[in-house]
Amino acid sequence: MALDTLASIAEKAQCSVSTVSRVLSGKADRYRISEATVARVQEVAKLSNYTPSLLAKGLREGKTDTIGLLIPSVDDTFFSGIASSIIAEARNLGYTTIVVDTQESEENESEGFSTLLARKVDGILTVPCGRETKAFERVANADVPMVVVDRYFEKGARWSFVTTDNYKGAVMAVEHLVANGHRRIACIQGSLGAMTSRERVRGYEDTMRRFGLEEHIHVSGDKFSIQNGYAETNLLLNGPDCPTAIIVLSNKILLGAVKAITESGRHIPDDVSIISFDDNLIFNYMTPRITCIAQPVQEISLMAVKLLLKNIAGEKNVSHLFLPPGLVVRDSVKPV
Amino acid sequence: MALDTLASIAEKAQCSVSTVSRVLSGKADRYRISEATVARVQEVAKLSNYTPSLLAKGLREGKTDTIGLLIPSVDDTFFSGIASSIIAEARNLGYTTIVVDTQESEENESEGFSTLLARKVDGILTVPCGRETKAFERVANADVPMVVVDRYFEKGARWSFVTTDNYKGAVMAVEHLVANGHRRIACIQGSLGAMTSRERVRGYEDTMRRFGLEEHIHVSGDKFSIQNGYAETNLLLNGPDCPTAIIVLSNKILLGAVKAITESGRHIPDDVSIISFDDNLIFNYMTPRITCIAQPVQEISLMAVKLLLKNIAGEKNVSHLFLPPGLVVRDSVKPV
DNA sequence: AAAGAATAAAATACCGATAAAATTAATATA
DNA sequence: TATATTAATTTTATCGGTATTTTATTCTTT
Repeated sequence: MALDTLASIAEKAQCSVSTVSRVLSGKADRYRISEATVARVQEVAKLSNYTPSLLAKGLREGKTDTIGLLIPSVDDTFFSGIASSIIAEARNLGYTTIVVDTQESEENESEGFSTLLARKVDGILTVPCGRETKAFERVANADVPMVVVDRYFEKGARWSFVTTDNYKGAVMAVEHLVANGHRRIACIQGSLGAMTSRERVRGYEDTMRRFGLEEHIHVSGDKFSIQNGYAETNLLLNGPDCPTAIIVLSNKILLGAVKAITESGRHIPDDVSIISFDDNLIFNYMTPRITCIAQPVQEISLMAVKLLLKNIAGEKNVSHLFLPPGLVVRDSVKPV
Repeated sequence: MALDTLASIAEKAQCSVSTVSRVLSGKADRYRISEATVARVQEVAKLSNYTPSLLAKGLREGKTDTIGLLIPSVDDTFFSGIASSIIAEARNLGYTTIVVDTQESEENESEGFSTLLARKVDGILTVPCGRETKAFERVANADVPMVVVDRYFEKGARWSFVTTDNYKGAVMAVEHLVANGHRRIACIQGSLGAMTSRERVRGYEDTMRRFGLEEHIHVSGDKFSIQNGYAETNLLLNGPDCPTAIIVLSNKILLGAVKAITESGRHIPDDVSIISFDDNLIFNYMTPRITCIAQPVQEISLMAVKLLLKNIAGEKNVSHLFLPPGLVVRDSVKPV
């Protein structure tokens, strides 16, 4: 069964296409369509299975009520949380979201931008997976509004961005551990390239220094991955300066760290205290429950959508928002 | 900067729109465009920031190379795993995916169908959140191919579906527990309405009966939620027939069950063995590691996309696939 | 009653792409 | 040389909507 169109309805209702268009898009009054005609058209429309083509509408109107979301991986709880909130919020505001999962690959990201541009999305939200590549240039050239989420760029003054105040999060983590008497505190970072990681490391280093803990143990991981967390933790545990507490910079690194600690026969928090970034549903169900620095996922998503829609509406000035994280105290940190 | 179109390029290259169209869509040979013209057009196109409008293309060609994915919640690891695989596979095959998160609400689901239909997706993959509502009728009327994933309908012969062999999964779970000497085995189910849940319960009951375990303890939960798992487990633990083993029918129910058991001062698996449905990254990092019936998420996703593309290509007959689950033995089941 | 205003609806143009039909120019064949 | 072929490209129609312009009536108003 072929779908109805304005034309097929117009034929059945014995009137012109434009009349049908006006009636069905609620502009009958403005164009003073007679009550009789309105009734007739609506009657016919109800019986038909008419679904307006947003392709045609979008082509004609130059907007699609659609936004694109480029995200590194919907399979990571942190990102799926962001995706979920963004999709919901966009829907609330009348926008459909096209999700592109870049799988942390710049190539996929670049392709993703092309797809979104070609689909004429009204705006783009992106969690960049790496550097500010040429693909970003294309978005700028296409004059499509964009807001960067979570990760951002050094010189990223071109677009608004919304992120956690990662520096402050790290400060809070160190302060919490110091307040619990820890002095030998290590830090396992994620992607070296990611600004989020760099800011956290900076917060960690500054705060260690502030407390006169110059002997801070800074282990360089290279990825926000379980494997990385596992490997780096093993190095720490077997090294000369085994710490009493570890700050891990993501929920994935945490899982690897926990595995390494458990396998070494040590116990959290009795032998090693641990504090993670990113809250996670399951942190409540691990033994012990994991203390962490929670990112304001919901707020980030809401603000990102809000800023994007402002840009779509024509607003030109960019905002750089750092939203405050929260310390969630559970059972993985113990006083020494 | 306004985007280039075929027209703007045609002007610069001093030729007609159709010539440009042919060159840029790689049909120069077929329409024997001269080498000189091809070169000229490509030169101009390279310098411009042309992105073809998929709206126009879609409108004209009657296809959009886009599929829709309706899913209950990208924030649930099981579903986000499915979403992730589907998005990746669709992309491999040249399709873009529009994800609609229904948040387990039939209203959102219905709206989602409308959006997808209006956007003229070539096909739809859906994990239904409830009953076969009128919204499904609309999809059928619109003659848009659809494949149902994971959950399916009783009389669902209309569409192909791909799901885990949930019955078999439950059988495997009971057999594993019986092999470990358990006889007092309880089962906490999820949504009563979901076919997946019903099949698992059926598998559980049949197998209990087969082993002569008539005294099976069947607890009715009503949702695939942590809260449900927690509440029902508490009832079980405090009831007269406290089981030695529990089968929980989803990863969320598991988290609630673990919390309840731990809070009651009992230990897994010493006091109670537990086996879950759905494998989950974190099952490896809980204490103890959780034994489970793993669904073939990747295979389900691949087959679903494959079937959908076949339907899009014109294939009419429907397939009903039940893919085999796997038993993942970890540490949460102990012989009695 | 005739000119002007208001009402109701239809006709047309357009968005940007593709496909089919038409046109022109160059070349081959009878 | 007249005619048929082939090559190279342009013109036109179309997809399904919305916005603008035009047309045909009916109602005022002096």
